[in-house]
Amino acid sequence: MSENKDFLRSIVEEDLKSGKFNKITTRFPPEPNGFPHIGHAKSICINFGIAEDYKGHCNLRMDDTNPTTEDTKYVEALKDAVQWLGFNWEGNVRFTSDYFDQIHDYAIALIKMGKAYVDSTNEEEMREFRGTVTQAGKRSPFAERSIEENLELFEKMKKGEFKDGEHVLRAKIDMSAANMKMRDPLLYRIRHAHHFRAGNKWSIYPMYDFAHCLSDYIEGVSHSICTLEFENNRDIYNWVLDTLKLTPPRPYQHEFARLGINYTVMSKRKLLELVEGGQVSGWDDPRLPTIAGYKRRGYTAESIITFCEQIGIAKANSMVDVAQLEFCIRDDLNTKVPRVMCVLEPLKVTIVNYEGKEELDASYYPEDVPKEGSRKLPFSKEIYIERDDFIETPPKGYFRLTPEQPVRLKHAYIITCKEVIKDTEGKIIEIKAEYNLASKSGSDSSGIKVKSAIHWVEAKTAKEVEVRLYDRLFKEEAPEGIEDVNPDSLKVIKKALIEPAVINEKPDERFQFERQGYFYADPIDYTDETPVFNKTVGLKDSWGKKKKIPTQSAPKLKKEQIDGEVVAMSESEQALFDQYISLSISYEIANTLARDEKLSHFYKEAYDDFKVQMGDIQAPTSLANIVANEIARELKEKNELKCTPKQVSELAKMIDDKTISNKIAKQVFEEMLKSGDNPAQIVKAKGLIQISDPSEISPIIDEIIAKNPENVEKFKAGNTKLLGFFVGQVLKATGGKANPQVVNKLVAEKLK
RNA sequence: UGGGGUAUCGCCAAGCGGUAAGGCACUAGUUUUUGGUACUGGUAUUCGGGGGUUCGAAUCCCUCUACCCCAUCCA
Repeated sequence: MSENKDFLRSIVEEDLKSGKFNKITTRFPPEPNGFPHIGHAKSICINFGIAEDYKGHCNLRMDDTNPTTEDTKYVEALKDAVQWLGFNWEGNVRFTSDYFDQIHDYAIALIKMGKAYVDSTNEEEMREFRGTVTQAGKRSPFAERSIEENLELFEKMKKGEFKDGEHVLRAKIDMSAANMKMRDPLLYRIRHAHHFRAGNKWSIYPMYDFAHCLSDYIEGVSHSICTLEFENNRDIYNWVLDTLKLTPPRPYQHEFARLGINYTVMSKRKLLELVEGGQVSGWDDPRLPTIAGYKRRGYTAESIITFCEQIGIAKANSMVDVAQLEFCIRDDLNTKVPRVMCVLEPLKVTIVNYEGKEELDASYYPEDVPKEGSRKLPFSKEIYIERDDFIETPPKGYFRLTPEQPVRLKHAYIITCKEVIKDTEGKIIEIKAEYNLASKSGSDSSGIKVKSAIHWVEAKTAKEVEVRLYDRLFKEEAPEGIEDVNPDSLKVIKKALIEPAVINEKPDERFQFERQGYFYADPIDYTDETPVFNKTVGLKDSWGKKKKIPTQSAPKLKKEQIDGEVVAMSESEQALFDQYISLSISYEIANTLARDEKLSHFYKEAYDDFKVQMGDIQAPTSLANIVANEIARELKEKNELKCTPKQVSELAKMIDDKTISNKIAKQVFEEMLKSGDNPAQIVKAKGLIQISDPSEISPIIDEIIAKNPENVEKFKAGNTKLLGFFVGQVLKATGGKANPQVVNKLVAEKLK
């Protein structure tokens, strides 16, 4: 595994190390209501990948709590996707619906604890009662029902005695919670619907927030990994598991950013729209980012996994460039597939000085691909080349055939254009050319230099095939909807010409059509009468790129930042601020202290002590700095502090009387936080007295300089940033005790 | 607007107080019977902005800004 692991793996490793878990269990929990796409692939790679890496296991669980949208055909597609990617789930495929009984029992338990109630307000009213993001909600009057009544009502809900929507079961949490998700979330709703697995057994179904955490718990999941939009749901996740007081261990939820790719859409809703709207031919349309689509387009599972590894895992919403995906599939196929020749837009070439026919030996693989295999290539006086491999009046830098410029026919001879034949409209319909007998591939003695070799097929033996050229489905980088669909995303060439071996010998199902791209024999429409090939991805085309007018993008200016208003200080804050300033505390520090009640309070106590010890002569700037920086951090992270204001005052005193440096003070402070000991004790116990004597520091510097000749070199060459490196090394060597100012000075002198 | 997140190159992304990793894209060159591949080099004096702490800050503190998520009986 790479040393730079993602944040999820870091969490897993910490949990393993701390003993929070000694076995890792993850799960991939899709809802079977749509076809999996590459975003699912990312999740699959994460969940199954982490399980593999840490010798745990991963479950495949269908999160089937909504009978109205889910279907077994999606279950199959999901299973297929996981398998195709090469992962194995632990045991059988799991279903949330398998746990309905248990989940129901947990609901009863909550009711009995007085933590859940049956609410009978209608949907609209419930929405009103929920409040808004800025206003607290109010609790439904039904929340006051007795436990017995709740139990009875819930039982009746289960028995199907009510209509859809008449009642719901809700958790009793907090209608004024800042997190909207915690305003008495729904646990169960009535739904008289046929469930594709549970049949008609249930007329109530658990909501995601209730079912998911419990399913994770039931399966013994340790790390419940989901996407960012569930961050707010984590509070319910924890609430349910904690409130139920389940026997440990329990799972914990962690979120990562979902995958976005430009020029495509990833939401199930939009995908469904395309499929149902007929913009594409189905869930497996090769233009779709679905697993089925990539599969049919010719992508390999390996390439998709590599892609998922390359893009990383983080928490920042991001949009990955399709070029990255395309690189992965090209890179994978490059070393795997045979090269063959196929002419998409044929232009007839008659080689006037060639008579008869022959068969040429041609390797399927170029020199740099370590694979064996070859085929026979028929050759005669009538061939076809690609239409844009000939130009009568070529632009500068054109390497292919022109009236003046000969070209090699790949694996065959060099030809020279002798005559251009056009139809009445001026369109070129044929080239008359001459070949050079001595230029035969492999035994060229002609001495002719050509700028390039082009692909071709022999006219009589070539096979007609259908080729489907796919381009990005959307013309916009961040498409909104079907109005952004690229009208040219599919181009079908009905009569492309391919060399016969591809059809007769079928050496593979994926090919590189030389100079054009990678193609895949369509697994569904391909027949011997009409072979069909899908373009997986084009080759990189630096000529095609060059031809385009380089779009001169305006030099990017830095975005101007608007500074917002700072809230004015209250009167008391202002008074404190003024007082701090009078003690020569800097503006910023005074500002920080004055505005935070906890900090100003802490500071006051510390200063009272400081004043007693040092009198009014010493300005309390060190003290104020520590409180505004260090104490502020600690107060932010934890709510409790192990060190007292008096101790901090002592620490400041030691800095002021130069007993210790700021660097040491940080170490001491860390220790104070941990042990609660007095700073003087810590300094004494650890011998943290500052070393300022140059004669003591000097030899250490010499040693470090001797150990890092390259960096000395770089420094002397002008990389002055390395001063920090050397100072850091010296400080490290002395356990932070060396006086940094002195070290800085000495290092600078020695390196001169 | 309350809460929860996130900001490091054109796109991803490491980095956790001591030299700004890596991949894609871009670019220049070498090799090449694919304008492919491979190889070699070039691409952030700077980490959303501004302050502060420190000998030293992308990393710690304060503050501002921008973007994403949350008010489905969806997941």
